[in-house]
Amino acid sequence: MDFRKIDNLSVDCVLLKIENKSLKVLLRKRNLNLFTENLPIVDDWVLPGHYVLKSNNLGETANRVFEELTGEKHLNKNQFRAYGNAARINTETDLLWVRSRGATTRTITVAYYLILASNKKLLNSNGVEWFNIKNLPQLGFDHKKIITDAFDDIKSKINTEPLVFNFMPVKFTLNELQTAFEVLLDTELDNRNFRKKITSKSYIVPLEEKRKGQSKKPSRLYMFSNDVYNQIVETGYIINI
Amino acid sequence: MDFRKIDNLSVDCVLLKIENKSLKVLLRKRNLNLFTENLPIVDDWVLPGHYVLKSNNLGETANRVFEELTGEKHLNKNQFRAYGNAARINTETDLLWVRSRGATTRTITVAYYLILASNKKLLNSNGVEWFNIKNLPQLGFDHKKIITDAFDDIKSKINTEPLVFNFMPVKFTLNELQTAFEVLLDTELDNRNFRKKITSKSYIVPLEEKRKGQSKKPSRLYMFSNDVYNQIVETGYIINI
DNA sequence: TGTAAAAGCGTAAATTTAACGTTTTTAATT
DNA sequence: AATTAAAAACGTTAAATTTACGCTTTTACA
Repeated sequence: MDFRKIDNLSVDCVLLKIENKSLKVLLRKRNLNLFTENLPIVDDWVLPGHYVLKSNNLGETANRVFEELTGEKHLNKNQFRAYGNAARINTETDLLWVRSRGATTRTITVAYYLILASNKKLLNSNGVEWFNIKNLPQLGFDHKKIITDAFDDIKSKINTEPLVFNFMPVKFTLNELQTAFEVLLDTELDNRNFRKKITSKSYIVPLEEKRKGQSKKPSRLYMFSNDVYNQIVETGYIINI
Repeated sequence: MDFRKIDNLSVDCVLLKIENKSLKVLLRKRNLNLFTENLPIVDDWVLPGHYVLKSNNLGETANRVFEELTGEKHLNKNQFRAYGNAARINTETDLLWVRSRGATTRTITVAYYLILASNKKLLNSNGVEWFNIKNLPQLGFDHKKIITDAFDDIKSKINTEPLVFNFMPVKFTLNELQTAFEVLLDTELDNRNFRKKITSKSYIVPLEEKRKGQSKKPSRLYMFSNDVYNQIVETGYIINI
């Protein structure tokens, strides 16, 4: 195992969840205090990430980031794009930061996103914070673009892959699922039609269990069956452009 | 302009087209003849690609590859994945090849695909050849995986983005379009229903022009209007999972 | 001149979507 | 203990779309 960093290759991670009817991204506080004169002080937010170690794969590096934050292994991450423009790191702040890490100013980063269930708690919240994706703070590097690209990727897949269910706890209500769609697609959906459509799917399985106390009338819980989904999906695949 | 290579970063390009009712990929012959004993001779196929130069962006590098082959600038390429596993380059052949190029054995490659219209001729066909994607020759590195990933990406987008039209000449017949869908989705489509669906789209514009001689009855030509498409598409975006 | 085959037009049943109204069940309030 | 409000759930109907077909037209070619 070679623990040296590849000094021009990093992995950045977009963690996402839905909370209070909005989509949230996890960001890490970046600060660098230099007590010498004139130098700008770095004080903004970036995506959590790591440089890739000589004997780590890209996916392993992403796993490391995700595990440190969530405490879980084998997460269902998604690589969606690489960023490697020559001038990607060009503000004084970013240059300072990169040099302080002993890395190259031409760094290629491979970006992954991970969708968390809304009831998921972080293992380690030191220096990180959830932000509404519609109201991001000052971000370093090209991380704003990376977040936008992650979101776009999710939106483009939401209708053809069972991605939404990653935002759900194992057992969820139909209204929670509806909210997820509404947040992601940024529309309102008719509740009655939504239910009809969803309950017609064999892979969304109603449970006997109900959830009481959270709303007026107790709501039935459902779960997503990946097994059933994989049997079914092959079919519905005809032109729709 | 710094013309030195970044010795662990390359761009690989998947060029695709439809010909004779099948999907073709462009590959480059890779051979290395060493006249010293025992060393294996490299003799297989790889995707066209380039190392990234110090002052080139990733996209610029891809453009360079595409331009060299097609003679055209400003092509509508698509970045779809990065490959950077530590053991990505591990066969004797691949190691030999990489060393002969003066590059690192841990090379990260960012992959792009470009869809060509079926009537498009290459500018430069030296050492390259089109292969049916269902019948690929011996491939170097992880290029088989890269091709599969490119194809999967296209399939996943074919229903939500106007990708098919890139496979078409500017003016095309409905049957050509149908063939493209059939090849990409690997199904047969009912011609009468297909026509009905397609001709109902305002962005697929019928022309006065007809093409004679290629089939029995002359066929009407259509074109895809990107302008109209961009006006329309925003709507049809409701749950479909 | 006849014929084969791609190109094209048309219809009817089945399914899905869209747009609504109504009822049930609990938590909170009086 | 009765009342009320709101989420949860069930139901109906018209419109639109899809599916599964039958049939006609126009040319190239023998």
